Amino acid sequence: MPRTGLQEPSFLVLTALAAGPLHGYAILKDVETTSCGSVRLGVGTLYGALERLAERGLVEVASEEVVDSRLRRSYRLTEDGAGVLAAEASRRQQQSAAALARLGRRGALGWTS
Amino acid sequence: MPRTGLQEPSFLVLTALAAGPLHGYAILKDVETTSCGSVRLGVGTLYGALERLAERGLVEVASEEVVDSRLRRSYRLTEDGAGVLAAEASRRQQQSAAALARLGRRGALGWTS
DNA sequence: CGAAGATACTCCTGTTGCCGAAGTATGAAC
DNA sequence: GTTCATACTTCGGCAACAGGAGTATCTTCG
Repeated sequence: MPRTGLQEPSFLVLTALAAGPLHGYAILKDVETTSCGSVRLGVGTLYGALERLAERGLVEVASEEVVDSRLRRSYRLTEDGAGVLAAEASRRQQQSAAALARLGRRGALGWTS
Repeated sequence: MPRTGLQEPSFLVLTALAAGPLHGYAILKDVETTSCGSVRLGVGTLYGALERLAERGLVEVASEEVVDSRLRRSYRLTEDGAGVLAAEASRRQQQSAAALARLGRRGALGWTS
């Protein structure tokens, strides 16, 4: 998979949006929450990823509202985005299964020995 | 997950070695085979990754032999490496499951609509 | 025989997607 | 008034590739 595929931050952003439209900070929160605090994207990373994903047509702006004098821009996953996310998730699933299978066959998952 | 985690190429290299010691080109072959030809690592990528993984103590040189006047260096996964691979595989498994679950709940996996 | 391809590792330049942080601005809390 | 949280903008730096060329030997083929 070339680097033009999805890196983890982008993958997680798409996953967050798969549940419905969210604005920037809500995406950050979602990613952190669903990873039980183990993954925290920086805002630079988030907006950089959103821009690239938007350029690729995988996400689009759902709405822009002014809340408390602050612009709040929500994003939504496009159909293309959903397709790419599904494909990537499957790929990662397969790769993970392969790794775990081999580790199991190895008789050591890194903590039994 | 900080960038000091595993990117895909490194992850796949560790997976290849989880099955037993292999030399460079055999790793390339393994990665390509297990991905059904969809992932082909370049030699620059491979040896770069091997070097970094070795520096981190996740792999080590298993043997160096001269075959047909050619140096053949085999690498093996260390116990630490197996542990890191297991953890990473689990992480990716979870993330994939989460993404697929949300897509399912969304009623569209990108190809039903 | 010479050329091309396969095997095996070395080395290097260029690119990409973050990573981290600083900036701007407003409202809320202390 | 100060600090913190919310919300987006912007940017320099860098790690991990990605791609490819180089060196060298053996095998295969014309």
